[in-house]
Amino acid sequence: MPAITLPDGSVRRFDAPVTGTALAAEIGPGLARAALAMKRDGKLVDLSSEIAEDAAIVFVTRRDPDALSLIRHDAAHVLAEAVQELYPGTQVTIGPAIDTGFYYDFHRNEPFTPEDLPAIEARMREIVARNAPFVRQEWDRDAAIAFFQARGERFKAELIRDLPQSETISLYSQGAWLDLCRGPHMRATGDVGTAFKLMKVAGAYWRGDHRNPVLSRIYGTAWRDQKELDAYLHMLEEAERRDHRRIGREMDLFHLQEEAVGSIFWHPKGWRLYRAVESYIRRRLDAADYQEVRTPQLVDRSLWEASGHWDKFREHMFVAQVEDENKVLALKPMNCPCHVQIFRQGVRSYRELPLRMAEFGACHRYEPSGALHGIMRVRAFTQDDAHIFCTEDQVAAETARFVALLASVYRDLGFADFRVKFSDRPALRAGDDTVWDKAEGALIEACRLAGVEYTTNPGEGAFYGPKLEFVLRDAIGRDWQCGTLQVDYILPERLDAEYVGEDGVRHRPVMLHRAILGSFERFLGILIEQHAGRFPLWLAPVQAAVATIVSDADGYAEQVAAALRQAGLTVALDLGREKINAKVRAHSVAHVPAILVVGRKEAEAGTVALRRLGGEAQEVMPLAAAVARLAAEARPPDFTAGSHGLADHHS
RNA sequence: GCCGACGUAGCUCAGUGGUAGAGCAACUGAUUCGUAAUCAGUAGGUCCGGAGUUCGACCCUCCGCGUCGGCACCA
Repeated sequence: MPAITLPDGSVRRFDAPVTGTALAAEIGPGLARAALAMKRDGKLVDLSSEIAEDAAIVFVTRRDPDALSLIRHDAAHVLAEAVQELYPGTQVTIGPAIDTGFYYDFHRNEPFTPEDLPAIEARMREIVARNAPFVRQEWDRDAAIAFFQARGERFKAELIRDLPQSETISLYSQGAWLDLCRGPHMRATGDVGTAFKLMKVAGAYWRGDHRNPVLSRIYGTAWRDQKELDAYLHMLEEAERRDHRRIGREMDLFHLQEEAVGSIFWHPKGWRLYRAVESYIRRRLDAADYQEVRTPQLVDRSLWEASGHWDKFREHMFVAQVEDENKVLALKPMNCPCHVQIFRQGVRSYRELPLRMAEFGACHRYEPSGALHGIMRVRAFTQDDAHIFCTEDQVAAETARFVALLASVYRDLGFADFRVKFSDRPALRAGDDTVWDKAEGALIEACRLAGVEYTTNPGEGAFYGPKLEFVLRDAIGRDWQCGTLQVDYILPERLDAEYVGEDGVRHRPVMLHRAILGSFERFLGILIEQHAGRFPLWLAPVQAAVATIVSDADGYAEQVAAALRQAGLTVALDLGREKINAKVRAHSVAHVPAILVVGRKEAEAGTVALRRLGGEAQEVMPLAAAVARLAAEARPPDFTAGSHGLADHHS
């Protein structure tokens, strides 16, 4: 005898179980037409399912954001049906909804190619037009396994076999087509609508394991209506325009070439950007009581054996040998073992802790070729690395301190939003469980202290300790780990770091591995995409352009440029003979934040016409005023008004 | 590393089994002009590399390398 509470608070009572379909019909014909599914006590279920007990019901219509995942999941089923109609013998596996759409993984001897997509998409539209109802069936486990086995669907059979015994085995049919699926679905294939598009094909391992067969994955995107689809496609085009590889070329920041795969050739303008960020970080670290060091690039194998890296990561290390010596050296893949060597010089006292040792450490890692991506994932990179040697009691406070510093740096560089992930012990690890218990506990406690919200990544920690990862997002929505904080009880033990405590006895310090940017290369890639190349003045590689209208103003333009340079700005002087329109366009396209136009009037009056990138207005003002304004704006955000140190940042 | 696609001028891209093309950029000349492209001309190519098929290969085949999109990896 269900009593059903609706969103408006009203309650409807029924003498017998009632389906969502019937309930919607009773409320009104409009709702009956619009309802795609419903939420029963907050859980999304089929509209056709029966409500037998008291429940709160909310109907989901196309306007509801929840409709997106339903549309996408249903679209995946439609895709699978289309593929099996067109390519008999193809096996289905799984096909979930994702952030921007859906995909389906198929097993087929011939992988799909992009040329196959139009035909598949056309068939999908036919299936949507058929508007076949989704019908849920519950099956006996063995019968379901036998059914899929008999159809040659060995992946589906394996999936069912691995489902927990408690799980109900449900299948959904749409017309003649049938698939294992937990549900829920909408009413019929027609509810998918027409705002979808197949995007790309890709290879993917069965169950995400590289030892398994490669499946052929088809990605699609699906939205509630054409307007949303168009907006998404437009967003992708915009994102392509801000791709750091494109902007890097257009703004002449860097290049990559075959002879140095995974290493970057930084051009003068790109290096200026790099140095602006590096100088900024260096100042922030100085201010936060870090001590900068510099350690060797090539280090003997014995140190890597002692640290444990040789065992676990040898195949990812670049190894160097010389003919005369019987030694094996490795280019350092990370800085920590070297920092411990500095810590170990002399006898350390507890009074020195926490000791924060920083390095802009140039590291090399032999990354798998398929992982390389522009300047975001390279084989030669520089970390804004530091290791904090501290006592166990100091871990939480140091973590909180670090998170505050990181948040402030991210804010200054234009990243208000970032996400935090907590990764705990991996299967392959050093150290026993009591140590891991302690390390994980300390990190969790530190997060609580610092007020950091995080999601958990089970089993994703480093081999020597758990970690926090600070994740930023690129132009097309891919996540990249930038900052990190890792608690390490293992390395101090392995490399025998110790300090003398208040009690006069030797103790092991705890090491916190931490980075804010992560690698400069990756971070600059994200920074370029974040700003689409239109950097704030303090980061812009060329901060101002001085452009003349007539050649009579050349002499004055040189004075203007000199005055700007005197104030520490990087200036492009444009005395070319093109029209001012062409000059303004050229510097705008080059993303120069300030364009100072001078003609006869300005030369006579000692003024400049200042135009800001992206704006259409010009402001005529005395030269000194323009210089003062731009110089002030070019001051890095960590400089308070009247602060010294301009010499440092414009070097 | 795996699956797929791609690789032609500095950049963006056409192109055909029979002498390699455009726009922009560059360079030269003319133009002195008031805020997102002035006009004309010139130059520019190991068509990613290697092998093969062919009378003849930028094009077809094979092998490499690189890039791109995913997957896997990311101390």
